[in-house]
Order: sequence, then structure tokens, then C-alpha cells
Amino acid sequence: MHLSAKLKYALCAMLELGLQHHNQFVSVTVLSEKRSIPGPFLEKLLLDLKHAGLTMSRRGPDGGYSLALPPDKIRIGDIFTAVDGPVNFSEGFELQESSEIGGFFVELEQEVRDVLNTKTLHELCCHARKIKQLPQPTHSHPFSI
Amino acid sequence: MHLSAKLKYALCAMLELGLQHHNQFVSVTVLSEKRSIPGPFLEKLLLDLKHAGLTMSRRGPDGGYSLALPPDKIRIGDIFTAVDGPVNFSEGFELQESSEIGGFFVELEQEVRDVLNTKTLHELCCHARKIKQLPQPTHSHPFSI
DNA sequence: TAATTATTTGACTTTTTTAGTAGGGTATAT
DNA sequence: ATATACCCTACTAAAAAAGTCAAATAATTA
Repeated sequence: MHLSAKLKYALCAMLELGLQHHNQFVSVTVLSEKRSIPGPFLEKLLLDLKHAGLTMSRRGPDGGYSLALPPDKIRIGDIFTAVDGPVNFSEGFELQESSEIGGFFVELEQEVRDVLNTKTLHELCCHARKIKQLPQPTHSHPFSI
Repeated sequence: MHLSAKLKYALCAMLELGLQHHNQFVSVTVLSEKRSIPGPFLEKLLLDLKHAGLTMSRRGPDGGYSLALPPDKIRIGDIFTAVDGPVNFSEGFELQESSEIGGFFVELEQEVRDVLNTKTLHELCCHARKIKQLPQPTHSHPFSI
């Protein structure tokens, strides 16, 4: 069970938008080059994320995409769902007797969803800033006593 | 995120072997017909499960497959892993800066593994017997006071 | 209002993975 | 011996994923 390329791209793009959340809109071209994601592919991806309510866009000069919500309101599970659809273990057992197996997985799939919803994009951004040795955007000035 | 056909077949087959754990070996043909799984496909699948240590087999007349372990020693996650490989969210981000994203997912993927390992084949069998209104194999006689 | 920028949309192609098939080889019990 | 049933390899077909192309639309700026 591994992540699709599309989902990995989505996580990269959302991370980048999260790190630049203070800035203006970021164009597909810039995002595409910065994260080495095929342009037209990223384009469709960001549109999916927009339809899911996670990104917003503006056309024309200086246009591009940005997050539609603050990073701490976007759960990792929301990104998974927007790109790959919801976690679903319980459907597709219709050939078997009614819910003999499917019913068993209702509980497990919900627990997996819960795991993916325990962390937010904000936490991913903090992790990335630490790795990249960027300063965390803190309320107190980094050099204050 | 949904289950592959192969994994659904595996869960069905393992459930059936679990329900018949008291019996002798079950042939691929019988299993195939009982659970409507394409024969040659099931054959490879059961072999995979054998290589993973979850089933055992005997050749010749009255041969077939059975569980290699009691149902309560087989975790649902073990079946997932045997068929689809281990849950792996953290690899495949090598194009990005080192573990900028991958490292973040190490924790989450372990939590998902833990969820899948909380339940065993025995619990799936109990669930199925309840749905099928079969008696649960209990230590006390069902009609004793 | 014309030109430029950049998203939006749909159709299309390629590649990869998954699902399924076929057939001969090998071990085992009667 | 023979029938049974697993074992193994190679192949084919179908579906999904990944990626491309080009034209339409909207918004900003000059």
C-alpha cells in the first residue's frame, strides 16, 4: 500500500503553498519548476484541490494558486480524499454474503481515516521548515530574549 | 484508497479457511467455486500466502490448503502485507529534499499499520459467523445451562 | 479596449499495473 | 501406476495511472 504519484505531487504542492501562505498567488509554472512536477499534470491536480475546497485561484497577471484555508485547518486526510477519494475498505464485497466481510471493515477504515486526520498541513510545514533549517514563523521574535 | 481485487480475494479465501479450520485441507477448486474466485488466480494467491507463512498445503488426493497458524495468530495487517506489500507512505519522495516530506509520514504509516494489526482473522471469522447465523465455536456446550 | 498573463476544460496518448489465462511439471496417497 | 491437486513460468488482456496537447475563458494592466 503506497501513495500514488498524483498524491505525492499533491502533498508537495500543498506543502509549498503552505510554506508560501503569507505570499501572493503562486503560478502553476513556478510551482511546477520548484517541485519538479510536470506542468499540465500539476494544473489538473491543483484544479482538483480547488474543487475540493483546499486551494483557490486567481487568473491573469500575478495570478496563480494559494491555499483556500489556513494550513492548520487542512488535514492530511483531506488531501488524501481530494486526490484519491475517501479511504474505503468495506465496499466491493457484494459478491459475498451481505456484509459478511464488508461490515467487518467499517470500523477499521474509520480508524485509518482518523489516523490521517490527526495531522494537518501546518504540522507538515513545521516539519519541513525544521529539515530545511528555516525559521519557524513564531509569534515572538526569534532573537528576542 | 480502496482494496485491490487480489486483496479482497485473499480476505475471502482466508476467511473461508478460517471457518473450516477444524476440517482437513481445502482444495483450490472447492475454494474457487465456493467463493467465486477465478481458479488459476486463486492458486497463485494461496501460494503467495503460503510463502508469507499464512497458509500451508498438501499435494495429492485430499490435498489442498489450510491455515498455517490458528486464526487468532493471523492479523488482518499480515494478510494486507502478504498480498500488497507493507503499508509504505514515507518512501518515494526522493526527488524532494531529504525526508522533508517522507520523514513526516514515518509516524503516520506506523499508526496505520497498527490499526490493521489490532484485529485478527479470528475476529473476522466471529463476525462472519454472526452474519451467517452460524453457532460460534464455544468451549461450553451451546445448550448447557 | 487591446494585449498579456494564467487558469480552465476536454480530449487524447502513453505507460504501468492489475487481473486473468494456459499449460506443463512435481509431489502424494491409494 | 494412476489419479489428484499443488507448483511454477510465461503470456495476454483490461483497466488505471501518468502525462501531453491545444483551445477557451477570465482578469489585470497599459
